[in-house]
Amino acid sequence: MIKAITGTRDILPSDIPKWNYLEKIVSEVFRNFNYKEIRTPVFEETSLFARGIGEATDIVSKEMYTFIDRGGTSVTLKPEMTAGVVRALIEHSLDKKQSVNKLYYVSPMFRQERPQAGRFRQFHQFGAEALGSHDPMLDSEMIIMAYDIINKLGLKNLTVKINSLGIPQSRENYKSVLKKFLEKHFNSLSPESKKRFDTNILRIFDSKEEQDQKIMADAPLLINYLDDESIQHFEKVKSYLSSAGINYDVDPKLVRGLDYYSHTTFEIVSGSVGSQSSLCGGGRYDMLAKELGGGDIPGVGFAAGIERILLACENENSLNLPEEKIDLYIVSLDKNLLVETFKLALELRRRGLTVETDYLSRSVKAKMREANKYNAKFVLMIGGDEFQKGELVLKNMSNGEQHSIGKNELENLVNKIKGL
RNA sequence: GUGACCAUAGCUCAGUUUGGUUAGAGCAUCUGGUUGUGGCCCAGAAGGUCAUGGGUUCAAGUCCCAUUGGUCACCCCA
Repeated sequence: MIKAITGTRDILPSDIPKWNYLEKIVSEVFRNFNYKEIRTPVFEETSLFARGIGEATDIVSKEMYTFIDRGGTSVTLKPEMTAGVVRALIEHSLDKKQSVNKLYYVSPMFRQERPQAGRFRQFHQFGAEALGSHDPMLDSEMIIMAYDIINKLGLKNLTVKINSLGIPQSRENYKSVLKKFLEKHFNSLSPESKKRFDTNILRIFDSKEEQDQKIMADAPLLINYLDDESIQHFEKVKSYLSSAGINYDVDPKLVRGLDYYSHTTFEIVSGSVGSQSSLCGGGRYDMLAKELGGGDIPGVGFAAGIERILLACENENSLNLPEEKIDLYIVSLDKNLLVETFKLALELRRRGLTVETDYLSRSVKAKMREANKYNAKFVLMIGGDEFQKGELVLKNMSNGEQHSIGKNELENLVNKIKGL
């Protein structure tokens, strides 16, 4: 039997209602904040991600789905959306048509990691990017939108974590301070962290190794080495969040794995999922557009994992989805009336009702059982004496009452059901 | 990429410890419980090469090995 590729899943009809529900909330919230949807290709030239995300990052160095196409071009299935959105913005000069571009997306992403709870190789994110302004109001807006969406899905048990990485210069200054500090403890670091000492020293803060955490507890913090401008920016972000009534934890150790971040970084973490508890992450990336050959266009954005959010919703049982119902099930009482049944179903469907009927020539009892299984609001029976008199039998499935109606009363019936 | 655990019906699982007739249950599916009527209930049916391949044994769903797949965790991230 051929099965879905490791780390990919089918979203079956029974899963769709919760996806639709989430997507509806996502588009509503983004519309309220006046973000416009953008859709970029599923694959891009590999160099876009290598340059945009950073060669040294885990995503680029070991997680990308990269292949050579028949034209000899190295292409990669998108592992995240920001690089593609910024590429599209530059390519179509959106920044010149409008000074601030506020964009959102919902899209599959691809990373070749070992699957586990809340992690897949094809997964889905929604997210937003605001380009063209340094205003800390936008940093806050990102966190608030993400929080509002997650909140509207009924999730509790959330923590908003924020940090500032400052501007590149202050970060470089800090790195040399941190390097000096860690040199003294180098031999006590875990093997992984020894590697990170050279590749990405800030990430040692993320280590879960006890020996590393012990050392880092006393390490100098970036937040104490920020320049005045970065501090100002961070303070404004925090005050906007407070004014929005959002509780947050400043986590000086929140370093994220993408190279392009500067100033604000944030995450929303859930206590209701497994080990992969980060529902959403983002930050400011003022240097990225330039890095990709565009103008000096500052940006800030976030991405949220749909599978992870839905997993949290299931674990908290937070979604109150309405029962799936159909409007009408048509039961034919007479094998000779199949064409009439077909036409009746068609007419009612074209008038806007959700109508089902039997395709297996089953008994009336079996048809009624199926009508019940579909949660039909009404059953319309066609055949017998009533049909001879030009009438149909209408049964209300919630109270069991039934009566005859004339064929010319269908318009009333449609309006009545639509009005329910 | 590393590690641990798991694999019996469409789904959830008994049965494996202590090997022994035709491998069970619940749910789901289908049919029926008198002419043309659902839910609840009742009766019945269908559905399994016990993941695959090898080994031990008189005998393997059960013990051993390998392979494949899955789950969870690490790394890292949504």
